[in-house]
Amino acid sequence: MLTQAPKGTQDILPEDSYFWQAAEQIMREVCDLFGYREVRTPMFEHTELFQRSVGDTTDVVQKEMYTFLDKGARSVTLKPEGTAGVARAFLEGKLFAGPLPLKMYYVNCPCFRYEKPQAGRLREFHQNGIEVFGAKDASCDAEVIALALELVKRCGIKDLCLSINSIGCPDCRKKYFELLTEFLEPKVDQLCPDCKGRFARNPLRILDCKEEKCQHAIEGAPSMLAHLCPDCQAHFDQLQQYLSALGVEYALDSRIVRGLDYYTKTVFEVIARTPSGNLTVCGGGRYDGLVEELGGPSTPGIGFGMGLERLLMVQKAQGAAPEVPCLYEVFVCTLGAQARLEGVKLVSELRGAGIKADLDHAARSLKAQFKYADKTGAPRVIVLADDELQRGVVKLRDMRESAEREIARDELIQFLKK
RNA sequence: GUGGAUGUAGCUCAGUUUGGUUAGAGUGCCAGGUUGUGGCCCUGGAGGUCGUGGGUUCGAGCCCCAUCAUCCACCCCA
Repeated sequence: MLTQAPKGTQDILPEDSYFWQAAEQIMREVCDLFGYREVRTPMFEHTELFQRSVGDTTDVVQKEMYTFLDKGARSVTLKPEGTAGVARAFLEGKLFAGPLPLKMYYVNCPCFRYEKPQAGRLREFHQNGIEVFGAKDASCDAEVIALALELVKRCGIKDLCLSINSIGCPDCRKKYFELLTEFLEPKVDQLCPDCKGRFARNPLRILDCKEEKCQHAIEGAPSMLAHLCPDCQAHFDQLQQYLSALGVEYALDSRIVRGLDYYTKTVFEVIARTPSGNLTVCGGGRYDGLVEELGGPSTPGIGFGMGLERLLMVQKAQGAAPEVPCLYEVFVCTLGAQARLEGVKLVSELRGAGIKADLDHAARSLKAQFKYADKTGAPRVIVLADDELQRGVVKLRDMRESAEREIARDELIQFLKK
């Protein structure tokens, strides 16, 4: 128990941390290129924020939140997703008064959901994400999607599939709900127990149900896409034109619903195919009503979240993980007390010159020092003993070529730098 | 939250059928073979409360119960 991380959490050990850093680096580079700046928000928020934004009836809010009372009897919640906190910060920081659109990104943001863990689904997970406020045009939807794809591609991931859908605005959704409800009403008895509940709360979800009898019941049901209001329809058409202009391939998938209430119009997923199955690495959409819902001025918004654990899983499964740089460029092996003293000085000089270097701190034999150097992948090893010390030289061994040469101590750093 | 599978050395796994002395292998780790040199080879060493707790039994890694964890499928989503 004591030596076991809590259920659904994970350590990122030194052997893996490089992959995370690489993904974070790519996120920063691409976002910078697209004109986004970083935002950092608290790991927990007032519970009410998520109830209002994500939505009271969603699974996330109803049964998956880490909610507790702090010592001041305030109900706070570890954030289950990234958008709500950023929207709150946008309002609290009065950023709506600045130039819009405002484009923001966040990196390695910890999120928490109390779920039964399995591969690619943890209780603490991490997201990279972006949010744009004040851009209503579909060109922004296309840019956000293109950015997501660019990120995933730069992480070396192949076999990608982009699915898009429009779930309309509250107006057309309300009308569609009525149509769907009317259609399903006579068939409620045929639905699975889950869907009987969904019928009252959110009939859209029934479309996703895998139960055979529900699939049968929804045959011939009206589709959302066929009942968008003129404005939403135009927006969706434009999005597709922009995507085509950008050369982005996409598939329409009316089953993408997104389980968070704030979504409007465009919703999308980036799915990666792997030998062990398909995985959604990125999901997002437009949320034109969110800022207003939280008490701010009517401001359109759009964004996505990208699951880092999933991204790295796919990267690994596809053999696309980046090559990890060697720990040391030079490892110094010494023999004897005097040489060791000199070795410590040498390592310090090497580091001062920006060369990654170290020497044996375990007081081991020369042979063991070499073994260790080899295991760390050091391409070069320096040997320093009394003999070299007296002659003012070091031996420099190229571990890959298994070739060794002597170099004057004074010229070593200059030699290594070129 | 529902259903199923699995927990033995750092890692991958034998051993459980049919309970029986001191629980094994490969790999990894440490050391020696070479008191000045890595990889290959040889030798040796360390490392296990057999997930945890209880029960049955003269005796449990093996049988029974509970519990925890992991994995898979749902649900949901990143």
